[in-house]
Amino acid sequence: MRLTDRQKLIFTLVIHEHIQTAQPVGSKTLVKKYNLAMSSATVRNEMAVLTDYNLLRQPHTSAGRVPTEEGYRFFVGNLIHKSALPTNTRRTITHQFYQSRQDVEQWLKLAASVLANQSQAASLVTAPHAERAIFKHLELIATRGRQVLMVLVLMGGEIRQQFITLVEAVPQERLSEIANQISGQCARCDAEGIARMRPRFDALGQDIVDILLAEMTLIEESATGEIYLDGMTNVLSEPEFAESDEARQALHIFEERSLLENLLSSTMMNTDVGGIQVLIGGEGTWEELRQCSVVLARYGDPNSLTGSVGVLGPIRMPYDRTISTVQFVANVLSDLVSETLAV
Amino acid sequence: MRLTDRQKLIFTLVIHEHIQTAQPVGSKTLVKKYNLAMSSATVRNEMAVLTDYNLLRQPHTSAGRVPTEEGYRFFVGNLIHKSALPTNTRRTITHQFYQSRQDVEQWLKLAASVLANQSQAASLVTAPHAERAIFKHLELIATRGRQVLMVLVLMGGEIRQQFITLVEAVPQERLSEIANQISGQCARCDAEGIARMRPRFDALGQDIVDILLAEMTLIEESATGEIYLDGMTNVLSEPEFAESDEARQALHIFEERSLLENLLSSTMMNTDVGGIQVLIGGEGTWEELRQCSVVLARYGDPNSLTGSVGVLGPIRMPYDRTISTVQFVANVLSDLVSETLAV
DNA sequence: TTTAGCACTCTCTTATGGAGAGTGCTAAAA
DNA sequence: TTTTAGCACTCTCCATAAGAGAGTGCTAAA
Repeated sequence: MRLTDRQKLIFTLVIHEHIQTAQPVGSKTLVKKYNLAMSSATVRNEMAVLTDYNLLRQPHTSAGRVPTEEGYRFFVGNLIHKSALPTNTRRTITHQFYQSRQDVEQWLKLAASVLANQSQAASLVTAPHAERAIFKHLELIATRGRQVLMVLVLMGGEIRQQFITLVEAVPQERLSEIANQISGQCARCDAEGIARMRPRFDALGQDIVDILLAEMTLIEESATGEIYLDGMTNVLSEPEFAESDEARQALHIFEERSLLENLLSSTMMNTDVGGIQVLIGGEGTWEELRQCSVVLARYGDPNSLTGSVGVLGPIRMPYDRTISTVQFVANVLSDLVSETLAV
Repeated sequence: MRLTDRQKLIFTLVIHEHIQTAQPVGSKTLVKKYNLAMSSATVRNEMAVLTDYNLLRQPHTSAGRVPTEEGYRFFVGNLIHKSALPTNTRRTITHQFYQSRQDVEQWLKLAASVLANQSQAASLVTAPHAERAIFKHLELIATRGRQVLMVLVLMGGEIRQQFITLVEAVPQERLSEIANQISGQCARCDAEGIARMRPRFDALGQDIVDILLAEMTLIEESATGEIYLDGMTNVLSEPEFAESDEARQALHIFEERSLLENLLSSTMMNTDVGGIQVLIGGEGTWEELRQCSVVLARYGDPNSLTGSVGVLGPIRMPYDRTISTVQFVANVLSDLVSETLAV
């Protein structure tokens, strides 16, 4: 599909106008509003062509034109001009990050909040997660009776805590001793390596190692760690979600952790760090997202920890701006992660 | 305000019917539907009285009656008969908890999920939080260069982790040594006690103690820990939130952490563990909740850790059932907390 | 190839007229 | 004194109709 420059112009303007007004765009309006040096009839003819190409669509015979999903895809793939975020916006965002507490969780929450505010849509951010869990440090803390708090630190700073129940009460000194042994001998090992070390420990130590291994397997199997969401109410202000049924369907995906993980992992597989993935209207796969678009980026260090950041909004979304914002936030997070967390 | 038995009956039925249908309730319908042994005219007269009492309201002159907020309050305060949750529902819920991973975070998420499903409304659960932060254990883990991961464990199992940057790189052995010293000498101390111990440590140790103190103060100042939310999309299915503006207003409070904390802390001050607080229509204080009711309970052990569980839904809410559910979940959490976390 | 003109189409808004549900009041019945 | 039947009245909701407005496709002229 090859468009003339004039067709590109008209198509871009239709998208632009429709994103602003949420209404079908007519030929006359377009000519008047953008002072086009051609008549509405010409625009009409070109629109007819674009409609043939399935880039535009008429809600009904005598209405203006609306971009199709395919149209949006074509726009994002071919016509969009990536505008960098304004310098002062960039500065404000960066500032907020370096201002905040130096804590991964804070950063991720902040990233979600920034994305939600900048894009006026819903945002999602996953915690950085290593593809392979590499053990770093273990801590055992007696709480009461046979209850022990196990804190597991992975290379890269992922932390998991869990209460475990031993067969009998064990004094803190003994627990510390075991934890130190394991920490010392298994540092930088993956699950396999730890399994090999298992025989070196005494009975209690082996029990602990078993729990540790189970936990590490669990971590490796989960595609993503914690997910931070924000700005869900933003999408409620969009006219396409005025009827709460539509809104419920769209927001439902945010409450179904498994759906969300699916979406993230399946799109992340195709995206490198630094890359951007744009899902428009569910792409035929995600029934719940039929009315939505998702812009996702991957951040972190591909050799150690990566996570995703993204925005979910209506299909009628200012893609250029959203993409720049998502990309920028991803970069900021990448920097922060590699500065503080990298292996 | 003293009601005759017949007035109580009619009032209760109006509430019951309105909760089911979301429509104004007329005298004729009421007589027919509930086979009342009186004529619609009698019901009409009683309704007029109840309207005088400001328990009922007419949306317009010739419409049926709708409970006022005051009416709901009167109902919850005086007429409600607390029905225990059905045995098998209770069993199902308990089962889910003991089935799940033995982990506070899991329990809280599960609690939120159970509440949301059972009440078909939005739910909120706060992590158990001690009024006074009592130090238990400190861990320092070298990551890279001057970056150190600090893991702070409080009595009761609250865990905070934070990256800190030291003035110079310090080997892990030295870090462990300091952490052990502090853990050993400051165990069971509050912030004040730790401050008194500060001179005992060397320069590096004192730096760490300062960071530790800052963190503990922060924890003590925050009214509540993590907040888990669920079921937000449930409220979107209620007819009163069909227009997304209303829904946005209601859900907004869930995204403004500070609002939520305010709400929780100010209501929790008036509630003992085991008690229930019902906020109807924002009670004049919470503008955002004008269309909503909130049922909150406190769980945990008043001497150590407490948290809140609650449900947010439309004012037209089946209070009896919601209250039982919230209370039951609060009890389950109390049990779990006192079994595993108590000081 | 572009444009002016025109007939036509479809939605959206507004007005109109019941149908339906419910009320309050009055006077009769219990 | 309390309850009830009856009745006039009120207000919403819904379907129908008419007109305005915006836009289209087509044709013929520029």
